[in-house]
Amino acid sequence: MNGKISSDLLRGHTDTIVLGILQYGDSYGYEIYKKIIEKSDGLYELKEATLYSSYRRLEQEGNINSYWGDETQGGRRKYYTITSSGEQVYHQNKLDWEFTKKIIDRLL
Amino acid sequence: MNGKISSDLLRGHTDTIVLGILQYGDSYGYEIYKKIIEKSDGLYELKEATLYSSYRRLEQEGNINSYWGDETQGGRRKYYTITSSGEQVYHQNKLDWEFTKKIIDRLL
DNA sequence: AATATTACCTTGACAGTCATAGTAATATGA
DNA sequence: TCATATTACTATGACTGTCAAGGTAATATT
Repeated sequence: MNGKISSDLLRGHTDTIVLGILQYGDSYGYEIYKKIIEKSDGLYELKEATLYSSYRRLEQEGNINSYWGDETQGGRRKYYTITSSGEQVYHQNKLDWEFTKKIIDRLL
Repeated sequence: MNGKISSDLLRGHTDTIVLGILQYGDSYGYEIYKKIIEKSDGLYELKEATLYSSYRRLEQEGNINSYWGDETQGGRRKYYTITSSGEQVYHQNKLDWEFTKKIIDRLL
């Protein structure tokens, strides 16, 4: 795990990655954490602490909302929903990423 | 300038960018600063303070060496040379970047 | 009965970036 | 000539995202 990717190279993408997952439907903290590992074929892990601070940030900025699941048994789950402003941010961030890629390629 | 690229998206690339420039020959601090703006067609500027901390880091790690130019007139210039370990780091970082790009593309 | 997994969360340290500020020389333009 | 811009270097302190470390508590597995 984390073979080659230093966290600095991923910095700034965490929120976008989370929003990208929530675009396909509500999810809860731990599940998002697992999905990121899965989506990267186990090549990258975003640490839980990093994600929880991302959730906090995204919620404060109005890009996601949260609600508690109605699990009558088992651990309670806090679900997150993407808001419409979150969707806009997501698409803008993807554009920014395409742009950034080109600049870095030119600079390296 | 800096239209779309947040510094977080570039974080971690500064040293590699500097090494990339020094690969083509010695250069001095201010010139490297200018070359980065030029290479990105004015779309990105790495701040001087950021670069000088990169130079310090790279020199401490043995990836570059420095010497004062022999300008008899005009501002003194501190030139930097890439070392062989710096060249290795540069190539490795480029590989890491190619890898990182793929992971991010998959995650976004 | 013991351990692993799920699921949440907090705190404090670390490191790269940058705003701000400063020094000092040369070049340019009114 | 005088003022301003540019070249060229550097230091300091704040900000922010990431993560190591630690914690709680329930369920599932061996």
